[in-house]
Amino acid sequence: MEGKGAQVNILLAGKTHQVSEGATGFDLFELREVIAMHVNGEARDLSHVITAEDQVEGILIDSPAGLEILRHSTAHVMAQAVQEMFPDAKLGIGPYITDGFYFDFDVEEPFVPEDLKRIEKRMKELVGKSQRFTRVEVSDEEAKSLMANEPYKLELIGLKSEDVQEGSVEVSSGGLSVYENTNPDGSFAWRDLCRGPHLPNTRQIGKSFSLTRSAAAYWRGNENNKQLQRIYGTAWPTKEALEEHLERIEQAAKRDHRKLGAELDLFSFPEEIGSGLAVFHPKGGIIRKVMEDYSRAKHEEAGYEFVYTPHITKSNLFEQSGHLNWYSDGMFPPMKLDAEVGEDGEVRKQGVDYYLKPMNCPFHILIFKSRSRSYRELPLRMFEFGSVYRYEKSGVLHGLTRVRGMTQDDAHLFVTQDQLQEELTSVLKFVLDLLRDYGLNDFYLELSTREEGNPKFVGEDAIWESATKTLEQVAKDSGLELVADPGGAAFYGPKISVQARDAIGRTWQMSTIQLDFNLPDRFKLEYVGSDGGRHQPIMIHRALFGSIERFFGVLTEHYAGHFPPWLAPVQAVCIPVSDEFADYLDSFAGSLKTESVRINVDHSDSRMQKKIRDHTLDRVPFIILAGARDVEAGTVAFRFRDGNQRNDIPLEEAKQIIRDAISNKEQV
RNA sequence: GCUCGAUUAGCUCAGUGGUAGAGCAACUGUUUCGUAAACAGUAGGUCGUCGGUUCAAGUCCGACAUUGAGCUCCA
Repeated sequence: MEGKGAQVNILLAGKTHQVSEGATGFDLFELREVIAMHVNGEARDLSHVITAEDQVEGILIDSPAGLEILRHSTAHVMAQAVQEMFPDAKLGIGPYITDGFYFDFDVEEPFVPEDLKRIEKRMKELVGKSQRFTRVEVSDEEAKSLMANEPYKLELIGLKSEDVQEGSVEVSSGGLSVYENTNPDGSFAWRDLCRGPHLPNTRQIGKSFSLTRSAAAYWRGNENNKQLQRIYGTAWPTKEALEEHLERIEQAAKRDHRKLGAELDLFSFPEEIGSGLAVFHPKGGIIRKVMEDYSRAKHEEAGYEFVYTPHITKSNLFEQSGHLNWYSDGMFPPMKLDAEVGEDGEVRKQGVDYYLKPMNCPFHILIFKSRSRSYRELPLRMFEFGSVYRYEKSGVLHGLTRVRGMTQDDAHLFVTQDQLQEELTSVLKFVLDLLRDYGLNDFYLELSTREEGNPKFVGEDAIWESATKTLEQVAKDSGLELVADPGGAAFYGPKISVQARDAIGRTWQMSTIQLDFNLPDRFKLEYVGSDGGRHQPIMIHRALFGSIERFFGVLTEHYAGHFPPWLAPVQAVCIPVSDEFADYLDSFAGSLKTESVRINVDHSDSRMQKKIRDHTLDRVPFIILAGARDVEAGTVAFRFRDGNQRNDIPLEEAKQIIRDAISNKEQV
């Protein structure tokens, strides 16, 4: 770093360095893996000129920031390839995303899989050409003239950053910039409006990328806009990293609850019944029953009262609750009853509309209202496994996690203002403890609050403020990570939702604890206070599983079908080494059956090895074998799902191992 | 709801306009076996539904249903 001219001091990776005036990242970093740099916290190209007192850190290609740049640059190369091969394609946006990137194009004909292969091939050629990414800072006018043939880019230039969503890769709050790809001979290859930064050279993209799928996407995410054709891809610094990524996807596909649901005979969606309406088969039924039984027992302990309400109601109820105003799109259309119309078209008898319920709250409210309530009854906690039906749009249905008919483990809590904090604290603890019992133990909380000044949110400012503060306090006290979700509240109140991470790190919204300032008002709920006056209770909506169906699907994927013994449909299968030892196992299994252990003996005439294979594929937690040796010694042998064995276990000890695993909710 | 794709035996899949196939599962026999697939045989299908093109349709076209990926939505 000796130089001509003046020297300036900079802070490189925290240490003071002297560099020549006008030095760039290329002068600072010799490592090939450094592909960009942070300058005073901002990601910059290596070609960026450093000035005095700058704080500079290199960005490695396999760091989170480096991967984003790699993927974004790969997206540029893809767009270049697409525009070469489809000259009429107009550019949408092309950002990096988790594990990859996409780019949107306005084209006459949607892309087909063969197109993707051809584009990928052309991309590899472009990577081999060693094109340089060159940043050009431009004025609005220059940008408009450079992007004159790109109507969507012109729209973005017009918008600038104020209206563009956060994380935009096209425009930033500063000036505009354009990135040009130039060939080694200096000739121009391609350009895009882009804030950068980029890799120095396309060669650094390497070969470890892949185009994965194409799909339509609305321009700027608005369904009233035109649909553009989006191509998704994934990109990694090394071949190994790409292969690991593909392996992760394969593993995730193997534990897909829809696949496991069929393989393990848990549930199905018969076409005859209709989209999004599941039936649970006997084996899925056992799991569900155990889940429900345990939940009921816990609710009983925690002071909940059990209520039951019907699945349909006259329209009046949902008119009063307001659902028909703001939720009718999500409701099945009404059943029209009792109307009588004469042949002349004259209405002789006014009919009544009945609706399937999309929510349980109004029903519970009617129970609250069935008589006058005293403050002494509060908090009043009503619990129900309530089946609700929602007319979800056909395109959003997804296995058990997005259905049209579901059962919520729904509770509504009616509390006084004074009780709110304590009740919320205990509800959150209750929810987390129960989720842990089901084997989920990696959580974070999301606090959804109101957007200031948006008129859609009902209720007095003071109530919102104090309730939000209370929720936040409760969330903080839990000690869990708390993520803010400003503007994400329902119009009727703020909420905490529990996000759980499953065994392979995906997050699922599970429980919600939601305050409601709207329904108590609409239904004029009141209780008599100690002062003899009438007061309005605060209402808390609370679901723990979200829906049983959804929770079932999440648990299936979390365990990859290897349910712990307490949940497993079949807890143990006994396999005699040959038929003559079946009686011995019958008596072993028989005594556990009297204790309600779900155990049976495989009497089929398959070979022992075949039986082991079948029950292993069925993910039975305990496989128990016995042959001549065991009969003689009064023992059995365990074979576990992972192939491990424990041989020569005395009968009583074997029984205790099984009992303990079930009652302690252990995984085996 | 929108875009693109898929739908053949219980399951996984082959079948590119001319006589519907395989493996597994099921069933029947034989086999009785010490830790992930014994052997043989039998049965099983209006090729999602309806309509069209054609001498002829699982195959080409259209609508609908179901489903997959993505978008939008998810109070």
